[in-house]
Amino acid sequence: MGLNPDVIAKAGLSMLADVGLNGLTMRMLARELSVGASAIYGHVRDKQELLDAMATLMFVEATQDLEAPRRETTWEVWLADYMRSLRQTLLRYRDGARVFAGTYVNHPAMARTSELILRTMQDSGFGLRDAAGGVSALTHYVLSFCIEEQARAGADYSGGGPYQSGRIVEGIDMQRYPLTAQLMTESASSTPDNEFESGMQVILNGIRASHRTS
Amino acid sequence: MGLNPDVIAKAGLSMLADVGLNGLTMRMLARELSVGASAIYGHVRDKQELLDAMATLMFVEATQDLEAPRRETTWEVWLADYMRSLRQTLLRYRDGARVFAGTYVNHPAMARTSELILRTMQDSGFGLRDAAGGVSALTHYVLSFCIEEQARAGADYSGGGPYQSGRIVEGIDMQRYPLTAQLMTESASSTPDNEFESGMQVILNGIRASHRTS
DNA sequence: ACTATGAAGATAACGGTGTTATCTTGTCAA
DNA sequence: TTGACAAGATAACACCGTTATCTTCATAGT
Repeated sequence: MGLNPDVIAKAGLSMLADVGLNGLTMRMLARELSVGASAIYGHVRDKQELLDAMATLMFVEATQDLEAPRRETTWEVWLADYMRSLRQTLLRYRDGARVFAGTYVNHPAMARTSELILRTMQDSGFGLRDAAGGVSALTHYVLSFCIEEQARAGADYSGGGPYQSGRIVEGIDMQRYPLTAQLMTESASSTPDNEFESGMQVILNGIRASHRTS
Repeated sequence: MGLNPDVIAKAGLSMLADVGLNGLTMRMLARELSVGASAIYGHVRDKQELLDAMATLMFVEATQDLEAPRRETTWEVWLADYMRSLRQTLLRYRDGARVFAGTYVNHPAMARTSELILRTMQDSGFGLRDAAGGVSALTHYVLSFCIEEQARAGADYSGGGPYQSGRIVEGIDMQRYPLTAQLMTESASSTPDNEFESGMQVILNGIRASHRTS
């Protein structure tokens, strides 16, 4: 009986680990909940609403511990920490970023987080527009980075898809595309964490640059 | 008879306009090509390979006119122009960005474009790592921005989903979240193009900042 | 010129999918 | 005690991706 949208979405998230987004099925989800398939539709309009609820759950998880920065913390490390937490939450669930990207989260945590970030940026001397543009750039970056990261991870063990790690380099012509080849070999010896950080630092630098013009 | 992977993918792209990614069906695609449903599988392994081919087509379309910058053009306007062209191409097809995000493009145009960009950045005085981090940030931003932009467009006319344009503002508490509310109203009077540009400029500023440290 | 071969497509099927209509049950309010 | 109502079960509908099997037919080899 203890069936409600929250436990359904939670079950959906935990099922992702086994079957991934493409394998996520209302019937499997129902079986996991020891319930008939149609019972779910008493609590969730359709599959899209289920995915929305799952995305909301992830967002809440990523933001529930977010607080205004302590006085000795700069906006940059505070914002970077939040982005890292967002990434870690998305990575915690298989295909989490893809689930998140297709949905729209409507939850108090959304407005709360938005307000918290904007206020922090404003307190650090940013204009509202600059703050918004910067945060938008950062968030979009995190999301797309995680989508690619998880696509890579998924293809790796689900049948050795188009590009197993390492095999990418061989496909390209080192004579014709030396810089690309060099980049591939270098990034093969790097970690996703480092790649994420270096992209994020670029954007943080950009936000920092807009500080002066505010 | 004139059935080959290219015309199949092209038909897939043109079908997106009518049915969107969720409505894209092998059977419909076959009917559009005046062919039995199974005939497609003689040219394309499965649906994922079809989506890959469609993404490849979009990428080629976005990059085929890309050339090294003329001498009087700075790297920044050149790169920005390329990103705008990428966005325009993704927007040209319904759900184009979502199609693109789920796939991995393996095509000479990929290596060619990568090399062209890296060489241009290097010629402008960037180190390889800085160039790569910057382009990665920029590309991820474009992709995710377009995903959200198209999700908004799709929800608008396919049944007035969770947020019709404008209705967003009403949901949030202007007393509790004044900055967020203000941002919403301001962005309602702005255009997606402007929002895209302002986020992109942040990242371009960030790349510019890494110029000095190279 | 005739036949064998192979590609290309048609037909029909298999096991699954999201979703809905209909029926059953059990629990409270009157 | 009865009635109403919420929650779930069962079964069905229309459709999906994919594959096995069969036909057609142009062409290459003799």
